[in-house]
Amino acid sequence: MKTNDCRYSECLYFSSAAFARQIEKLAQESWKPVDLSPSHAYMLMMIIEDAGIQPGILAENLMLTPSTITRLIEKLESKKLVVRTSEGKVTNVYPTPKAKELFPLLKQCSQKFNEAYSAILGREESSRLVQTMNKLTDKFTVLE
Amino acid sequence: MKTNDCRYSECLYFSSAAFARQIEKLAQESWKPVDLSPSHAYMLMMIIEDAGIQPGILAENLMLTPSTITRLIEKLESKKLVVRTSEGKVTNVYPTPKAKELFPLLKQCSQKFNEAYSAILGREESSRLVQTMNKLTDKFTVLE
DNA sequence: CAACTTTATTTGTATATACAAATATGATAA
DNA sequence: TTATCATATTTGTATATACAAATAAAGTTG
Repeated sequence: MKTNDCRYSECLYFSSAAFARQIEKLAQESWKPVDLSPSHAYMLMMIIEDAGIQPGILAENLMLTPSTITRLIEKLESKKLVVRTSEGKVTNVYPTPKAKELFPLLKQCSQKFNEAYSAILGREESSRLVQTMNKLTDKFTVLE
Repeated sequence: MKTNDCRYSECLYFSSAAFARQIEKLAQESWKPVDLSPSHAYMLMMIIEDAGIQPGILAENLMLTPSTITRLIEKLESKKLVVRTSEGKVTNVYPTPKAKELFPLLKQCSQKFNEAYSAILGREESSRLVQTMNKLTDKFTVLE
């Protein structure tokens, strides 16, 4: 079925949720080789590229809540991909050697994903869409 | 923080997920008066407007999986807003009188939500975005 | 320096969602 | 007519995510 067959298709809630689910599915597929969800994978890349980064910063960058970040870190920890050290109120997250080895593969998945959606949506169109969505997301975040 | 402060902000996974989360948050707020999540509310409206509709059709219209629809229905059932009847392999979902009473309020929430995002994002821009996202979502669904 | 406030993180709990398998019914072909 | 296949739905289980409360440390002000 097509989105516009739906009576509520003109609603932004629907179109954004449905679109995001499609993209998420494609992303999950792209990151299967490393057995990580897209969120975990992106977070891990950030941790590798910026060893010692704090959960709060990760939350900001990934635009997820701190509690979600804690949960994501726990999972990566259980997979022996990161370690946490706490000093005072600040926590630092470091990649393990195992994670560093994985880095090229992570980058490769990221690239494959980009190519995959560009192929389906068109490079121009998808890049325009990204810009628009970022701009609009910012309109929300300044309200908070 | 702004989306484009993020190193991965040019990635469609991020921008679509982050954007959808913002919209979802606004939608949740809009539907608080009826104590329903946006998905439940939209599904309920469909059930009221098309009494006896089958779960499979709801899944198609809402672009959610059948199992998710079952779970959403269960919740509405527990709130005494819908009832299910099964005959053979087909199930029909009907709104209760309580749900029908709620209908105007549901519509009102829907309208408030539309106004809310239009006010923040601009009517033109958001409607263009909806169209683009629908079009692109369809490009995925034909692949399946 | 003690009391309060702010900041960073984690925990407890709840949510919507999906996948895979199970169930049950209906349809079709040998 | 029986055996196989297709369809509709539900169940079991797992997931990412969030909110509110808890914890704990640091900063600030009287």
